[in-house]
Formats: sequence, C-alpha cells, structure tokens
Amino acid sequence: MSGDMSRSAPTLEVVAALAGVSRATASRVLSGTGRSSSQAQEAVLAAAEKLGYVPNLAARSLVTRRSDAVAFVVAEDERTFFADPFFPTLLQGAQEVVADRGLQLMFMIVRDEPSHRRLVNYAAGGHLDGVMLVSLHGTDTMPQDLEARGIPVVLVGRPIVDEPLRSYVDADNQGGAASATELLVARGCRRIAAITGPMDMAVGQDRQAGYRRALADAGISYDESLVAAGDFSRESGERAMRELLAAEPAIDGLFAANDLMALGAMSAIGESGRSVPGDVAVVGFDDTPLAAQTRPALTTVRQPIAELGRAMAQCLLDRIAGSGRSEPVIVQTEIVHRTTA
Amino acid sequence: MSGDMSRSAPTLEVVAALAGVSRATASRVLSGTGRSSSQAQEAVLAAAEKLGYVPNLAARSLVTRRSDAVAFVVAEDERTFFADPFFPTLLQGAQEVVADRGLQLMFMIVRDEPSHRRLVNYAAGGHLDGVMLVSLHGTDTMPQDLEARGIPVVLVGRPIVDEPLRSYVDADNQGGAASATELLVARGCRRIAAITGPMDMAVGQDRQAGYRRALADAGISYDESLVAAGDFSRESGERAMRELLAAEPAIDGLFAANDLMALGAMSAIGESGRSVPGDVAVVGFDDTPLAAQTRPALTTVRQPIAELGRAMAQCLLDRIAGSGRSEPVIVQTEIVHRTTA
DNA sequence: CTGTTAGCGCATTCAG
DNA sequence: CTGAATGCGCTAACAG
Repeated sequence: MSGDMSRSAPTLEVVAALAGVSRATASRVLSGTGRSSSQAQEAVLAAAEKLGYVPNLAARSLVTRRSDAVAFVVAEDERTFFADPFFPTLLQGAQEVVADRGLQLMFMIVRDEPSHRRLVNYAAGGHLDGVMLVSLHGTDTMPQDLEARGIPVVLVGRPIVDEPLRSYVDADNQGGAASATELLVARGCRRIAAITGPMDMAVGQDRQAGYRRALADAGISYDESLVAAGDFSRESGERAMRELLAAEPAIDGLFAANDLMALGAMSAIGESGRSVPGDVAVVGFDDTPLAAQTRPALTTVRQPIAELGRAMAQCLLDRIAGSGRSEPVIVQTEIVHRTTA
Repeated sequence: MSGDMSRSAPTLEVVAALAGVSRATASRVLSGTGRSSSQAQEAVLAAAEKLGYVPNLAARSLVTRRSDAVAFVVAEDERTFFADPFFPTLLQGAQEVVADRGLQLMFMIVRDEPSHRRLVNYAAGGHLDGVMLVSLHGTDTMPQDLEARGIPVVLVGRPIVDEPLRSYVDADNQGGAASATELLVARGCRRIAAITGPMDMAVGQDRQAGYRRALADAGISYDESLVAAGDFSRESGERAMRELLAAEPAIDGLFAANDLMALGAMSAIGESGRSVPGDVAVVGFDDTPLAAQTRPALTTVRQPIAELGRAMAQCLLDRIAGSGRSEPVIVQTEIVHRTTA
C-alpha cells in the first residue's frame, strides 16, 4: 500500500535543503553545469537519490526555452504506416542518434487536418525542439507552418515544391530506378512495365523518371499502357498488375516502385498463370526484409534506410544547435540481385 | 524569405495588450474558462489570430500541474511491434478517444533499460498525465515505478503478478482459446497441438489454460509433446510447427495462440506436404486483417482490438480525472469461421 | 464581468 | 566555489 505521491513530487528546493546547500548549487550539481566542490556534489546527489528527485521538465523548459524533445512525424494513415517495413527501419535509425544525444523522441501520426493543427500547436507551444517529417504528400504546408514558428524541420524525401531553404535527406531515387530498369533490359526484357508510387510525392515522380530515362537510354520507346499508378501498398500493386496484364499480355518485365507493390504484383502474375522470373522478371525498390523472405526472393534496389534515418536525425540536431541550414543529404542505392530478375 | 520568428513567440501579455484587456481576461477567453463579455472575447480572439499566438504549454503545465498528454507505451522491440497488426489497431482505438478529449497522445517504444528509465523520468518530470502500457513482459516494474510517482497506468493484458490495484483491460483469453479448441474437437480432431504465446505474459498463460481446459472437458488427455512455445512472431510459429510435426506426425489439429504464428505454422504444414484443413485443421487468435487475406483463409478467435484500445484510453482518462480505481475491463471474444477449420 | 496579485520549479545572472 | 535574487509565461484565487 504505497502512499499517494501525486501531491508531492520533491522539488529542487527540498533537495537543496536536505543537502544543506542552496537551490543554485543543487541545480549546478544535478545538471553538471559549472563547478562545485566534491563535498557539495556528494550531498546533493545523495539527497536527490533519497528523495527520488526528478526535475520538473516544464519548469526547466520554461527557462531554457528548449524542450529536449523532437518528433518523428508520419503524414500517413496508420494502416499504410504499419504495413510498410520501410518506416520502422527509418524510425530505428533516427531513434539511435536522438537517444544518443539524450533527447526524447516522440512519434506521431498525423493524418487529418485536426491532428495536423494539433501538431503545429504542440510544437509551437514549446514542446518540440524540432520535427522530422516523413512521407509528406502533395503540397502539405506543415513544414512551412512549423518553420514559420521557428521549429526546424527535416524531411525525408525531396519536397515536391522546390524551395531551396528546406532541409531534407533522400535516396538517389531516379538513379536507383534507372539501374533497376537497365537490369531488366540487360536480362533481355522488351516489354517492361512499371508500377509507380504516389505521383503527389517526389519519390513517386523520381522513380518513374528513372524508369523513363533508362528506357530512353536503351532505345526503347515509352509506352503509357505499360505504366500503372500505385500507392505503395501491396494491394495497389496487385491491382495494377492485373490491369497491366489484361491490357498488355506480352509484358516480360516489371519495375515496381517499392517492394510491397512488387510482392502484390507477383501475386497477380502468379494468378494469371505466368511464372516469375520465367515469364515476367520483377525488380522492386527498398530492400525491406520482406524482399529476402518472399519466394521467389525479390531482386530489388537497396536504399540504406536506417542510414537515412540517422542522417535525418543528425541533420535535425545540427539545425537545432544552430549550425546554419544544412545541404540536402542524398544516399546512394545499389541493386541487390536475387531470383526475380 | 520569412523573418526569424524563433526569438519572439508572442506571449499572452502582448495579446492582452493588443486587445486592450488584462492577461487574466485574455487567458479566460482563450481557454474558455470562466465567463467574459463578447466584446472582450472578440478583441482577444482577433489579437491572438493576428499575432499567431500559441500558448506556451510548459508555462501552462507548470501552473496547472497537468500536461494534457498521455503515452501509449510498447514494451517490445520495433520489429515485433511493427510485424503484428494487433498493435496498430489497438493504437488506433486509443488515439480516437484521446484525441476526442483534446489530449496529445505520444507513442513510445521502450525496449531496453535506458529507455525504460527515460520514460519514467519523462513522466515523473511532469510531461505525461498517464500511461497506457502494452505488451508487458514478466515482472517488469514499470507500472509500479510510474504509479509510485503518481502517474496513472493502464495495462492492456492482465498483469502477471496479481495486484488487485492495477488497472487493466483484456480480452477473455481463456474463454476464447477454449472455444477454439472445442471447435477443433467438434471437427473431429483427436491429436490437437498448440503453439503458445510467450509464457512470461498472462496472455500466453491464459490461452494455454483455455486449450487445456477444453481438452479436459472433451475427455482428451493433455500431451506435452503436442505443445510448443512461440513468441507471437510468424517465424516462431513456423519453427514450432516443424518441431511439432517431426515429433508427432499424426497431428490433425492446431490451436495457435495468435494469427501470426498460425500463418507461420501453415507454411510449415504446407512444406511437410500436408494440407490445411484436410490433414491439419488450424485455428488462430486475434482476427487481424491478415487472417482474412491469407489463403486458405484463417479460422480464428476474434477479439475486438480497437474496442480494447478505446476501453484502455477511457479507463486511463477516468483515472486521470480521479474517478477512483476502475475495475478491469474484459471484452468478449467470438469464433470467426473461415476455411482452415 | 474584469484587473491585480501571487506563485508554479527551475536555470541563471551577479555579488560575495 | 557558492548563495541571493530574478524572471521564464501562464492560471488561479481574490478583490473590485
């Protein structure tokens, strides 16, 4: 039967009293700022330990004007977020460097307008020193709203509106997509289809651009009936492939803009009685864990997702520390050869 | 080229000045507390809008001694969390009611000792009014640590150490598992295997207990060689089934303690050349979306996951509001008949 | 209905 | 090296 502590969180005041020093000294000892005699140090530490003292972060935040917390924000509905292993890996990378600096990382999903506003207010209210923004669609103004209030924002994925001032990290999407398509060409494919990502995001546009570029380089003319739009979900890949196959039965290669859609497409290909890679060679994008697990194993374009997360966090912390605006960070991709192409 | 706002977030003071009223009045208008003349109201609102005023939450928190934020904490590593659709659905349910009350929900994953301590300090530091704790293993003392500091905690899943005071919500795991096993018996299975969840969690113990009870009720003796331990991951289900089949080839029914393991087990069954449900009937637990999507579709025990999340949040908010300690909430389960059994 | 007053708990000057 | 004093921005009494 523990007593009700809710009315009596020990303050710095009482710690100092018990240690026989002033608040100021106690504060210095506990935050490691300034210097203090080992005598005072021991006394304060002992008192804090004994009382189970925990600093009141709101009070500290009020005076330091920092919160020591940053957010990892996903502008996507839960379903999408949890269905794609891309996100957790990114989160993990970011978490690593943030925790390393002793900051709190808070994770939030903002999908609708109300939650969008809540986030901005929350951050502007002083609870967030910075924001990492993932999966931004179209012309969402969240970054601007945040930056306008002095909150540094780092995006993962090139923002679709070109503003030189915006910080972001990204993979070489166009280069990766081009490599994937070249591989298909090298394998002898002639009717190479593509399932694109959401075209309201740079990642969708860039990967399609890579596909077109590689086709052009190979002297294959671009055929619109070989391109279908997806939204990065498995289901969209399956649906798109079904349509593609119906419209153009001679398809012998496929570039899917991410692994999840590639898997969906492979289901559709199988259903149609075709084999992979015998009848249709397939290349995905991301190299999520799923790619290696599926049968047949998926040939795909690897992007170093965790590194992307680390870079994003690093970039944000730098900006919070005030080291000016950082240049975009672009990480390279590489083909991972497995069995689907 | 927007000006640098970072040094000048407008305070209540300047809003009040611009509106020609006192801080107190401005505060009342903006927080909707107390009454104020429509005249003052208009003036304050206009001023706030014009200045882009956002309250400093740290300052408010310091005086109200509340943070208006609660956490959804998962004591599990990222991989596990993101692999199981159970969690996002739960989160969604919780998010609904939390957002409805205008509170912030922060999501955190605490897997190791450091992050564990960080969370407790963060909460004790006044940044959290309450905590929802998911997937608590063994004798983790996080709930006690938190409650000892006056932070209300609600668990999902019965805590494994029996303390009458702890608040939790849970499904009728034993009843559900018993129903599943009964179904297998009714289908004519005689050698019914079980793949359990982690036995350091009540959910693991309870579902196994349900299995044993149903077996006993049917007059079938419990055979240890028909039971293998899993950890709720797909891989563990696959591995367990392989071992089970090797040790006891005559198995004709399987109860898996969750859907993910059931799917893994079905892979192993397929690999062994057996068919589902022809040779081995299978029943899972949860009814996550995966259950309906897989081929053959999985017969399983449905628990209303989103409802569980809502109940959990509701329970927490009640406790924060001080309406005493709430009774455990137990939601009922039901069999969903598909094709695997 | 409104203004005045008084802290919330802490980090940080500035003297000593 | 240490203590006393100050104020961060806000809400909650309390008077008017």
